[in-house]
Amino acid sequence: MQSPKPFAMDHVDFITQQWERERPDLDVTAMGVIGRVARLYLAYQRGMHATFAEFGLNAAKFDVLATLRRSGAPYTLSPGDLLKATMVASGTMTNRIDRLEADGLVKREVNPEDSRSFLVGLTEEGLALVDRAVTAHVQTQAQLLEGLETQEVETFKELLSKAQAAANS
Amino acid sequence: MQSPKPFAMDHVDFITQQWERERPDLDVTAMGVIGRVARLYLAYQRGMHATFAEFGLNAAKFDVLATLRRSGAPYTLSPGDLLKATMVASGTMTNRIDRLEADGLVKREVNPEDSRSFLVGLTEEGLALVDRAVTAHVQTQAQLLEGLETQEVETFKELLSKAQAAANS
DNA sequence: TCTCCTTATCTTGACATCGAGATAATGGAT
DNA sequence: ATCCATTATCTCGATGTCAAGATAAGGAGA
Repeated sequence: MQSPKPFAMDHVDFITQQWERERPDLDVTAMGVIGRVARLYLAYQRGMHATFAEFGLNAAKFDVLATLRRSGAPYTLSPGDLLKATMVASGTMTNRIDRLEADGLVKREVNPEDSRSFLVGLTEEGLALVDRAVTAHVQTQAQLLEGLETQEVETFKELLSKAQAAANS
Repeated sequence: MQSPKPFAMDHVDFITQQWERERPDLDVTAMGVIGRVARLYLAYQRGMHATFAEFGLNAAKFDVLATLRRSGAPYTLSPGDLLKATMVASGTMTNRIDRLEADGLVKREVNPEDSRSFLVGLTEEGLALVDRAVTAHVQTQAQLLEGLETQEVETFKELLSKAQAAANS
């Protein structure tokens, strides 16, 4: 390492350097950024997975329970509302509700205003579980960001928002 | 909205505000960051998916073909090497190789040095396809970052690296 | 050479997801 | 009242993934 300033090569650097050798005609600048977003997402997923498992949950189940919980009392939403909030396919949501119902964490209730639909509500156990799980979850998330300065976190959040806006245009 | 500076609320803001109302005891600062990383990752995935589909590929297939391509001539790696590079389970890689072989994009060749193993190599069509696909892919990636200044991209990349290091500690 | 531990890949079963089509209720227009 | 387009959810088949166990070859030591 002759570089004047210390440089630790990570996996994304390794990949972009391979491409630069094999395909020097390509500009892999964007790959360096997008690849890092992907890796970071996976690292966060791995970290949060363990917390979900402590409560017998996975990300999919937590997603539904948390959506119901933060919607506020009486903690009921239609499958359609849940679909919009979680961005999965309709068959996926049916399956998630089925499994959560089998676990006793949610129940399907009649919708007095529209009998095509019904309401998915947290059971007592579901409410208690998600309240404990989300408490642990935010702690895990805070640990995953430990080591970043407050100012860095703020800058990071702004750049993430800008990048999101750029990607959607 | 009395805020002195304009503030566009996005989906992650909506979620964190719901939690602040329902569970004011929780600090959701980290959720604001991790949630944005997750959303950005999904946005990038959606954007890149269309490019893969143009070539009859998906992210999984492209992942394997690109790993072989950037490894350099003769574009062969063992399933074990591919496993390490792509971080999926062994059964997943078997399945990916099977499908790429059915597509005629890779072929299994005997490994003269170890007959427990074999070598997965790009076919002529596989090499031609991945070279065209990766050219389009880096263009798509560049478009996804269009709108960010060069300096912002640099800062973003540094923060992503820092965040990755923080998450892994 | 035989044994046994290790390494490398495949097989299998469970599960999550998607997307297209099926089913059923709503609500406006005639 | 009836029709029909719309809305809401479920069903079903295909795919992709994982984890654990099975299969098979390598390699070290007696």
